[in-house]
Amino acid sequence: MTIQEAARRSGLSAHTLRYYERIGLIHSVGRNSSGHRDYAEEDLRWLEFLTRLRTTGMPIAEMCRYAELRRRGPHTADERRELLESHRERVSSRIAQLTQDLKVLDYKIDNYREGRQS
Amino acid sequence: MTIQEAARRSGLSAHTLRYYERIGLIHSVGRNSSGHRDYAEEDLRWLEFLTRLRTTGMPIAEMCRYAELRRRGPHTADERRELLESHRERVSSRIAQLTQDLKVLDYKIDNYREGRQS
DNA sequence: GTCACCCTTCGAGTGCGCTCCAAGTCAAAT
DNA sequence: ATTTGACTTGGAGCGCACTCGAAGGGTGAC
Repeated sequence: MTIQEAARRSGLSAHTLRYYERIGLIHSVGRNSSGHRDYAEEDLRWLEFLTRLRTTGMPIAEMCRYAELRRRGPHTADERRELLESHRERVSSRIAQLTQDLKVLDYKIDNYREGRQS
Repeated sequence: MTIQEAARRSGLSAHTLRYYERIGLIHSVGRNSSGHRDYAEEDLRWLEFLTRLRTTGMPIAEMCRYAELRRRGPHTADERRELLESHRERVSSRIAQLTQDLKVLDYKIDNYREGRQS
């Protein structure tokens, strides 16, 4: 599929797709006879996972590290798992923190609702 | 209290405190006889709240808007409440999204633990 | 008094994650 | 044959939220 289709389906811009490829996040997207990118379904699944890492706050550099491990083959599986586990902890803490913050916001809003300046 | 003390207690850097004041997030911190900033307890409470807005992802521009409404006085309370309510929704959605993402991460990690490449 | 040190302002610089531009290629439509 | 439009690359630019540097001033210890 073309870069525009891949952009539409992944929710990323074509600019971003090229950028991701340039920095090594996506490896060797196929090209058609005229040198244009030709994305496969597997590329889209990988993009979807990358996007999930991004939206959960993983820095690009760390995503690159994960991508590189993946390219190196099955013997890097332990290292990849560890990377995901430590990210998992970050996400989990973030949820806990946001839940706390939400309570404070609710308290503030309640004060406003009851006409107390806060 | 000095800017260094305020920095230590707020967890922000002295640079950031000056920056926040410059862009109008903090209004008129007192000065001592030599022109140095002299933070009051109330400033710290305000900084704590600002920090909570920041860590929950409110853009600086919106925080400035809130700060300005606050300076304008009690008749802006409704508008401030609305601003907080809409932010509250953002935070709430973010928590829901992260909770979803956490499940996917757990699924991935489980796959790795059971030796499936994923 | 002079040294060290923290403060002041203003403006420039940084890092991240894109986002866009210029110059050129290619394929299909007219 | 030419126009249109999407694609290619490499590199420059941008927005955000800081972060730092330069130049100068005040205060306290020796």
